[in-house]
Amino acid sequence: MVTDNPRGERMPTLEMVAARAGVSRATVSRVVNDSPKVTPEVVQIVNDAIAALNYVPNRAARSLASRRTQVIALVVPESTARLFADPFLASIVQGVALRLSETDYTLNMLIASESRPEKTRRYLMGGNVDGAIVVSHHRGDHSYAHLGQALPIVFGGRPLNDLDDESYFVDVENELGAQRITDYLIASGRKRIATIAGPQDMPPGVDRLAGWRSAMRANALDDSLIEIGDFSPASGAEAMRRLLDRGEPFDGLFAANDQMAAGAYSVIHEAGLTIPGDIAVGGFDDDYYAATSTPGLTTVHQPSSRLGGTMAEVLVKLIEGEEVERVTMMPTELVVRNSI
Amino acid sequence: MVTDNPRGERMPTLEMVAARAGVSRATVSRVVNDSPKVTPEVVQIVNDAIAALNYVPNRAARSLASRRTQVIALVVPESTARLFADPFLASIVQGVALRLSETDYTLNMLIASESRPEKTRRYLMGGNVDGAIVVSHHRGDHSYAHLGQALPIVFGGRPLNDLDDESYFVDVENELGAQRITDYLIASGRKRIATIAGPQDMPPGVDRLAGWRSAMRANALDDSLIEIGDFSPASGAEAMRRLLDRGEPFDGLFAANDQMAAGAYSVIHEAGLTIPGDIAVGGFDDDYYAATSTPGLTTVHQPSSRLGGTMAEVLVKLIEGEEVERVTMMPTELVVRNSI
DNA sequence: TTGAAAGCGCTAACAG
DNA sequence: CTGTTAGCGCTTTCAA
Repeated sequence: MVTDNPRGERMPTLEMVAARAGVSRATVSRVVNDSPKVTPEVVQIVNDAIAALNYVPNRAARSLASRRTQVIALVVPESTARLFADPFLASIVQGVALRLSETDYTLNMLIASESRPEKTRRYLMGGNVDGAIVVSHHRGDHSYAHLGQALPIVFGGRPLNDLDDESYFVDVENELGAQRITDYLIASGRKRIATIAGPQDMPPGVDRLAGWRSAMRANALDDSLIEIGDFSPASGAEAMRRLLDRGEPFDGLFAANDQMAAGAYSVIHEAGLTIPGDIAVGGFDDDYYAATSTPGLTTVHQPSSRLGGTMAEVLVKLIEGEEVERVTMMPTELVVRNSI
Repeated sequence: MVTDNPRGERMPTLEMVAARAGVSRATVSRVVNDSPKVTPEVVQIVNDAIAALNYVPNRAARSLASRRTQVIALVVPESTARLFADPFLASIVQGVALRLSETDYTLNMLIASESRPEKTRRYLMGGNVDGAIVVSHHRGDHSYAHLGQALPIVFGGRPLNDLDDESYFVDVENELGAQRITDYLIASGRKRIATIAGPQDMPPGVDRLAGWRSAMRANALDDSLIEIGDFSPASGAEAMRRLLDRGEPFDGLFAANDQMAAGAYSVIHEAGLTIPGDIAVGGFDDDYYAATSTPGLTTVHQPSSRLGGTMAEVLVKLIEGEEVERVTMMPTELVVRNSI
């Protein structure tokens, strides 16, 4: 007895197409897979039959026979996923999905439970996917790096530990971007510029601070006004308070991301100071907040959606055996609004 | 000749487990699928063999044989996906993914190209998934409704056209939420309350306006101060300007979403008015902006992540043949900050 | 309770 | 260029 699918319907099979077209199943398979060695007329006949029957190849069967799944996993660590709708992450996912929708690959989004890491590991290694994209919120977490030998993997962001030179990753030019906006602050005439840096155990935190510092030093300006936050608005606010409490006057601020800039904004306003009059503020990310704040935040645009798209692209090449650079850097762009 | 997988490795098969455990493949299959009729000892032996070999069942083979895929599609219309990192959508996706990660279903996220709708349709109907979740940014777009007869589908948001009483959907209590925050504005002593409504061709736009209106009428207040926006910050700013230009004074405002409230904020500030001193402002969504704005926006919390989780839950029940209500409403919650 | 056997729908040598 | 022939790894009757 043949079991029908859950909806009780039979789907047309390749065999039925073959029968209708009067050719062998192999030929139909060739047509479906765009094999070059099939006569145009036959292609035509087969395609007609396919259209008539409304035939759709069965992925499972295809995958079983070809030993390829045409599935790409997008791995998001649970802690990352729980972050309250992180816009950066969302854009990346969007970029991956959009790019992949143009290919024959299917996107399998999976949340990596941190309490049961083997579950994810097994899934990835169980032959269920052709490759994986791993994104972890800014963390440079390459804990899946060791799987890279067995499965093509592309990471978002450079690894935290630079010794890891085996994994493929796509990153943003954090340092250069930070340097550029700091230069812009300087060009606007500011001389005393503070920074609210990100966590120093996250690559973007480190790199953006480095960018600020190198711009300051290149212009022989004091680079001691540093406070650290954790990329959250609240931490930005606190860092801003500490900065003001130092009692050393300053007229410029570079926040390592827009959310911290948002926190700083509120403290600056509370203190009765104006932006950019008293303090010019620069951010990083160009997220949702940057555009809606008052005054609009001058910031560094991070191509998060393109970042996702590029990760997808790199992975597909990797899967298909093409040559790819281990490191792909995405350029940033200065977005001038009204805060500097 | 046998072709190996892309990485050139052989994965352990059920057959190998059977051999090692000294039982038949059928028995191993039963153990893997928790069949009740297997002797505990045998289960033990088989599980040991599975562990020893690090066996992971092959999804494709399983799906081919059982005619079930264990895959759920999350369909996002392209136009929705392109929205600049919509935080609402992101939370929903997150909720779906988190909920599904606890089940044996796998999440297949797919962008529905609007230029080639058949591609998505064929994919869904091609036996590639066991069910689908369709989210479209606020639109109540049930254009896949007709597929509902052939494939279990759950929609996010009620349909635009109420005649559609065949599809399953999960929605938020928009009207009640709007009514509640309007009541709160009234309770704060405001008498002249305007609203910036959402598009009247989107269910949430309609429902939130209705909620505002019913609260106003119940309190015998004038409900004529209405301007329409499109849920974007810019449209909120424009609507606010039109409201001010009317010359009719008002001391309260309900914006149908936080983004429009954000736009209104900037116009209010530009006009030299204070919040909540001159105008108290209420929003809807409790998105990222609401928490970071100055003053913090009092708004209606939308359980977007739980919404996603619930959609996943409903779909799984539907797939597994359990009874489910066609309509599931999620409650909202008033979040009090400093704008009222 | 367990095993044997027959596919699920497709791809991929190999022949012709 | 096309057809024949084996499977891919698993589930599922049916018999034992």
